[in-house]
Amino acid sequence: MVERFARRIPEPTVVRLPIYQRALRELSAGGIATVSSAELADAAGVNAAKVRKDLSHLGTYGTPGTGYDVNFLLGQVRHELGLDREWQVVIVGMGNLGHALAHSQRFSTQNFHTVALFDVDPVKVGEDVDGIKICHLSELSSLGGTSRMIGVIACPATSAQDVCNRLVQVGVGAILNFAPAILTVNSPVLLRNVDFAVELQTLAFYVVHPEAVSGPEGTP
Amino acid sequence: MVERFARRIPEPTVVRLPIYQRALRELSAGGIATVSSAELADAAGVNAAKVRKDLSHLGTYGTPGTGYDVNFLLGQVRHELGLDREWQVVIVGMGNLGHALAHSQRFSTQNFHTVALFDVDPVKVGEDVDGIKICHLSELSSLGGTSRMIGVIACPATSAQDVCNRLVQVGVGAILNFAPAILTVNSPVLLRNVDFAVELQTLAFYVVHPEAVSGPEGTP
DNA sequence: CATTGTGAACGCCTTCACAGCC
DNA sequence: GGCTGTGAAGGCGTTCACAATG
Repeated sequence: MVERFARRIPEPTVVRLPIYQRALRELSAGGIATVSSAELADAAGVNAAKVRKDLSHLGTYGTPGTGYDVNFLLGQVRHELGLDREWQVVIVGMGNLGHALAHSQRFSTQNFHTVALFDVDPVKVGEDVDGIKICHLSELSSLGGTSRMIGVIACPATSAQDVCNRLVQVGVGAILNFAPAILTVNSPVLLRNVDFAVELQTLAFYVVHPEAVSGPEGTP
Repeated sequence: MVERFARRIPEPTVVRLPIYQRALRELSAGGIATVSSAELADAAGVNAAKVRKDLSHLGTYGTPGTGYDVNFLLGQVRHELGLDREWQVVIVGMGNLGHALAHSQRFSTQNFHTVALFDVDPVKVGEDVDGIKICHLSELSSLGGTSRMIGVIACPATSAQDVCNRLVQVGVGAILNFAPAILTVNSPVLLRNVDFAVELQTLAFYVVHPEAVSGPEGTP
């Protein structure tokens, strides 16, 4: 197989790949062998043109007149996302959110393995969560980080930058931040933010400004 | 005050407003009276041109040579986001995530009031969370919904669409979905999704494809 | 004949750069 | 002099529409 040279995949496409992946998994589990771009689009909540353009960035995997082979395409998408490799997840901050994440990761996607949990609260340290003991944050530095280790920040905003620095120090490849704070990382460590308050306030804006809503399937 | 006619605010700008709002709150709490676009940009993790363009969509609130009055701008942003009104939040699915959300909302932004919690688990029904009793999902329909009520879906993906339908039925103005599922709403109800698996897999993609990373402040 | 892959057109956000103002 | 507001330029993703294909 000839690996094409450095095809650039637009970020919006990258963000949709996990959604296609899930849709394809469901189709596959349902015994569906083939999908058209229109069907996949429907399952993913986008339009067909977008699906075809997105998938064309990965390669030429479709068959005109027929569609895409579900299992084959699923494999390609999973490979592109790196899901055919093992990933380690460490969570810092074991409040309710930390617990929720520790559970949900096992659910949503295999190949993401929670390997360590940290907190500063002496009451929580030592607690066993699905077979993993919560350690004190000070023990984080003794963890051997790799680029395929992802750090999850689920602590209060006030300590988020400190935790972030520690994770970078350890050598994680990426950080997923749930704390409502703008973090800075110098190194090549990747950072993504998930912010509940932002989502809630964004919804509030559109409720207050209904005329600003851009209908996905609005009347033209 | 003359309300300008239907200025359209781009969605990327809308999503940044909550971030500016938080940055401004912190500046205000720190006793800072004035900010330049460069300083606000720094606090929000974007560039100065974007801040100025974003704020110009709200109105002409800056003073050349000086910057923006922190408290005044904060008030304008909060008004635009509808944060000077009261919002009600109902959460369906009181696992760890539901609990985490029930807590975090009080923290991050005032004027969002959690008013009801629901679950189907008989063990959880009746439990008291910060003074609010968890009710059975079947009682959801007896709730009087308004457009300023936001429904939060924190239940498993399998029941997410059902819960979504019930929330629409009740008459909420918007829905924030944390379940890994593509939901459909017919009515003018707003919908936003937050998906941990998508975030994790997106990070994984960029770890596997470092050349695809678009550095925010990369070397030109 | 149904459906893909894609060049081209379109629209929109970002960035630039500077006139204007304090 | 410092900084805002904005028209213009540039870049990028989405959508269109159709030739190509099994």
